[in-house]
Amino acid sequence: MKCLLAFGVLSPMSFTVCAANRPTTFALIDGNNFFVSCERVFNPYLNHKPVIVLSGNDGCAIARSNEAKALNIAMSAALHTFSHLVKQHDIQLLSCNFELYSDLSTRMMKVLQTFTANIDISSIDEAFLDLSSIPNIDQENFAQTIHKTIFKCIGIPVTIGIAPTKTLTKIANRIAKKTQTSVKSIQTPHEIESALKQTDISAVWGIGRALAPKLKEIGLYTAFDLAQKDPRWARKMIGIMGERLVRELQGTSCIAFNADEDDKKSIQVTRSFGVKLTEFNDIAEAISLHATRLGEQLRAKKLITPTISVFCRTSPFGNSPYFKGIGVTGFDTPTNDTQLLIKGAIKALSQAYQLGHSFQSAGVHAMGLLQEGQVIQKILFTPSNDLSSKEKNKRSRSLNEAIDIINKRTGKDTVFWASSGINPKHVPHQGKRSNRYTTRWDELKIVI
DNA sequence: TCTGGGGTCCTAGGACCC
DNA sequence: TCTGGGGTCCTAGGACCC
Repeated sequence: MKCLLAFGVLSPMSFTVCAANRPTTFALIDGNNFFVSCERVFNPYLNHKPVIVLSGNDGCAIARSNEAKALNIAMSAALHTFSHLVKQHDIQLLSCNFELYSDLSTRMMKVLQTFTANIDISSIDEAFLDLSSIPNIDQENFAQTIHKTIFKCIGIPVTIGIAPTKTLTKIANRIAKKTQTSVKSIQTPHEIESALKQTDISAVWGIGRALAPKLKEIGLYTAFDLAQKDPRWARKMIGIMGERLVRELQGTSCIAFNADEDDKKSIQVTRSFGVKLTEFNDIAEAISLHATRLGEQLRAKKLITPTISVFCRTSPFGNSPYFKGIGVTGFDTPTNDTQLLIKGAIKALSQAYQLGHSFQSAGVHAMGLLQEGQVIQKILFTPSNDLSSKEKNKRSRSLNEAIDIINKRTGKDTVFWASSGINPKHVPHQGKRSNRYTTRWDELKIVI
């Protein structure tokens, strides 16, 4: 049971607080150095070595093994800032392989779903379970079983934090990772106090690089210091997020648990180019490909978009001044038809593009997404009911479906739109990518 | 030479209405 | 000379997360 506590007049000023008469317990299951662990599943040579997974254009570190972290290589560090360490410490560099990571993530979540339906998947490598909804279990044993089962079935090591609120499970999880234990439960007041005292304020979920220094300035150095504050004070100082955070640290669950919810509000597809681009046509090929990916994602989730926005930008790190151009195109009827998305995106790009810049990346963005069913109603009530446009819609839908099926069976871009280019210049560097072992027949692991 | 990509939520401020 | 006030909606931008 949930009750709504309103702390203001407007709806954004309120949030749900679980009723005090039902104590909550959540578990946070988090894949250890997830992308690195995915790589190690298929390449044991990487075990016990410093491993770094690089971003889209092999530009910076997006995942690090514990051995790489021990070398003080920071998250998001640019490769050129630590390239001198690579040879010295035999660091294994890998281009990112999201197809592999998301497939292993899906498998991991499916294993979790065999334990309970009350699961809230919050990112590619982590999910919350509502343990208080599962009767008669020993929670720590239950978590140990989950840990063993995921490792046995998927090969990914996970860490599990157990606590009365989501924010506290994050803290429990962090301590477990630090102490290299697989399960950490913090539930008694003593356990919670001790955990809060050893957590730096900057490590609290929801406190980032802007807020942490401000809080330290007024003498709040640990999670425990913040938990001593009155929620109303936090509301004044930090806003609604601050109040929620303090209550969560004090043991009152305030962050919604979204089991079975998949209500995506926006989708974006963004890539850095392999080389800097100046010509409109070269950037248009990239935008065309991004719009194609957007269409695939929208159709897979049975969503449609009323608009498409496009950006192209120069590098924020270069010597020349930073430039970012933005353009938007609206559709008469919300759509997920790739042909229309590409046309709209190219039109938007002509607003965003400016001659004379060296562009470094570009992307497309769809917002205000609707379910496909919602457009059928719109079409019914649109005055233009002529057969030719209906027939056109039907034919486009069949074409998109056919392309999706072929590309799913025989590999991405077996059939592609000519506007995306035959030999496009925008393709990012991905020289060190491992095979997509679980999603491509021709990239299966060969065991001799 | 070389610096990611995909999300969510909140807030401030402008436009607009009566 | 004096030039309202309250509400809603939308959007851009900030902050945060992984």
